[in-house]
Amino acid sequence: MNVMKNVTNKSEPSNEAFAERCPMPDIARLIGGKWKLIILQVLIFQGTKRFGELKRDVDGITQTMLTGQLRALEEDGLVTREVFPEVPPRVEYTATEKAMALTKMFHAMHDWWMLECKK
Amino acid sequence: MNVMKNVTNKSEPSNEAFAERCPMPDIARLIGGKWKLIILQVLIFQGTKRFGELKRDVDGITQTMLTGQLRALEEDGLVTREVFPEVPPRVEYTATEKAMALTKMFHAMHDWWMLECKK
DNA sequence: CTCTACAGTACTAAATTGCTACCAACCATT
DNA sequence: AATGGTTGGTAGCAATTTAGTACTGTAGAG
Repeated sequence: MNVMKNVTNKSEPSNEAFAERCPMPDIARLIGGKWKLIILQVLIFQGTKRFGELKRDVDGITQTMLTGQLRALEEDGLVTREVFPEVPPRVEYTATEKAMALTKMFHAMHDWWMLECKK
Repeated sequence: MNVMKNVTNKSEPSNEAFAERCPMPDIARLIGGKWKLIILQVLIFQGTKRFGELKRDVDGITQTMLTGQLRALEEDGLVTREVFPEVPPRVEYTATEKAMALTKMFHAMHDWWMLECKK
């Protein structure tokens, strides 16, 4: 058993190595879930937002979820959270450099959607 | 309000339009969830696999989940399912062209991981 | 004195995901 | 003939995530 399989895809020199070194579970922990990509997309492409704006932009999300997801993203260094000691309270969220580096991935996703799903 | 934000990213002409036309919720329905990206990664970069192989490759997944996710992927045209009428049963799963088109996105993800998360 | 705006928490309900056991069908071994 | 192994899959319940609703605190407007 375990005989070499004839993988038809020739695009990469070491597909198995790629799969091995690119730990999707870890990535999924960072940007997976139902809301994180949507939140990041807004912050990355539209810049800093305060909580209420974000809630309006991310369609359908509840306060509970938004708070929770933002805290998780903050903990993973993908967004920064700035609290202004005002009344009514103001809290601004900004995508970090680490998050901005996801831009290419978003574009790849976008291109895929346009080419493969819109047709 | 709504003053032009200084988004440092200059790669695209209209970031807001991008966000608008790239419906993450729809994309998330197709490739979101805890397992789909992992399953697709295996099928895309390692080629056709049968059920048991997939279960071994996708670390930690249960039969129930694997069956369900594969059925969902099949329904969305991302994998094909071929049943061989043998005993013991053999069922093979293959990434479709639509799924193979995600290769670039996987590489973008991979690059991001290497640059931003491995350091 | 009441109403509004804003970010957030507490608590409950619903949806997803995970776990264990079980099935069918044939083969090889006992 | 009976037993156990193999493979893809299902059923039923437990655990975890995600969703929904109500509520808080503060200051200014009316």
